Amino acid sequence: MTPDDGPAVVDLETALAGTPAGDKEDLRLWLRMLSTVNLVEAEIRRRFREQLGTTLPRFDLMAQLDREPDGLTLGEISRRMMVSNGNVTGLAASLVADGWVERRAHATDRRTQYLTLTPHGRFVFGRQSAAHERWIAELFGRISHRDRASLYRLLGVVKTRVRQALEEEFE
Amino acid sequence: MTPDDGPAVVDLETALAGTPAGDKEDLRLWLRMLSTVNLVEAEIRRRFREQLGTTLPRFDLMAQLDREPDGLTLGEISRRMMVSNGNVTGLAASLVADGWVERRAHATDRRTQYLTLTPHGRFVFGRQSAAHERWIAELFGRISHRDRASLYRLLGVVKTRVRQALEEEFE
DNA sequence: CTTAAACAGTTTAAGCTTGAAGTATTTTTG
DNA sequence: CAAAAATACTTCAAGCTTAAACTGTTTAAG
Repeated sequence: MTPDDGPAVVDLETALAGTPAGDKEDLRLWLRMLSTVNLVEAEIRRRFREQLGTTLPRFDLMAQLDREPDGLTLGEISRRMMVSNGNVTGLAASLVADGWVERRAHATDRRTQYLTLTPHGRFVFGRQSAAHERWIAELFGRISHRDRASLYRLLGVVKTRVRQALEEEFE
Repeated sequence: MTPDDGPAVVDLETALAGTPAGDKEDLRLWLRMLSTVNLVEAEIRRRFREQLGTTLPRFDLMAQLDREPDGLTLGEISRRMMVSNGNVTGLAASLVADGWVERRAHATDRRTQYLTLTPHGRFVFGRQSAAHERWIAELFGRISHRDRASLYRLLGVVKTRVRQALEEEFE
């Protein structure tokens, strides 16, 4: 990765090579984003497995349920987690097998079922959640308040822009 | 997600609840980072599959080989991609099966083998690489040069901090 | 030299994830 | 009301990924 060359050079490259300005910089940004997230994610996954006997996706599902004491349907969980229905089916089965999650029938719609945390699941999730927050703080904690706030804002900008680009794709 | 409350409030919370300052903000930052990357990555994976008949990890492996015309050992690829040896074994097998990658014996060490792109693999990778760069530019391209540069720098800060934290874990 | 250790790569079992196809149920439409 | 469409969920095949155990080869130690 070469350092940022600045706009003047980029424009010169554009004129000479016909490459739209910023493509290479966008790529560099993306690769750095990806590798940073992968670095953190790999460590978090490792700790979930070794220290808590669970996995990140199972934790994510339980986090959804923890926020909704009345329970959620599999479909709603699928939408909120942005994963496929089949994925939720499998994760739910493994959590039910562990006694951390329960299935409950819908009152009138026999296709639908609600998932809720069991009391034990709620207790276990509390500990997992606290550990998770501690881990992230440990890994990120030496970032200044100012940098953290800027980064948070800029990621918001990126997310919005990406969503726009994805919407335009279907027009 | 609530808006940032600022340092004063955070310190007050710390005093009252015993939670180290910034834990919650770190968590929010991490979740935003993760969801942003997942959003982009899912789209890129989809396009690799639908438009190019390959996958992101296969592309990543070929990108390593494209940079090293003399070839790389499986172990070196594993280190550079930061994935397990067994993973590289499988990806390499599928790329060899497609005729995009070749295995070559080491001159003296019979344990070792080099991987290189075949001529056809090099051609195919060129097109894939151009498409990939275009896609990222399309998704990221409306971000201002200024924001892009800030984000790149801040991610560098995070990456450095995370690496430091991971090193300290083993002391 | 011989043995032990290190190294390169493979295999395996387990879990995650997806898209596509399939089942059962409910809702909509004519 | 009957047929068609939509919905909720499950199953399946395929691919990615890992950790751990394993094979074969080379290097280091004694």
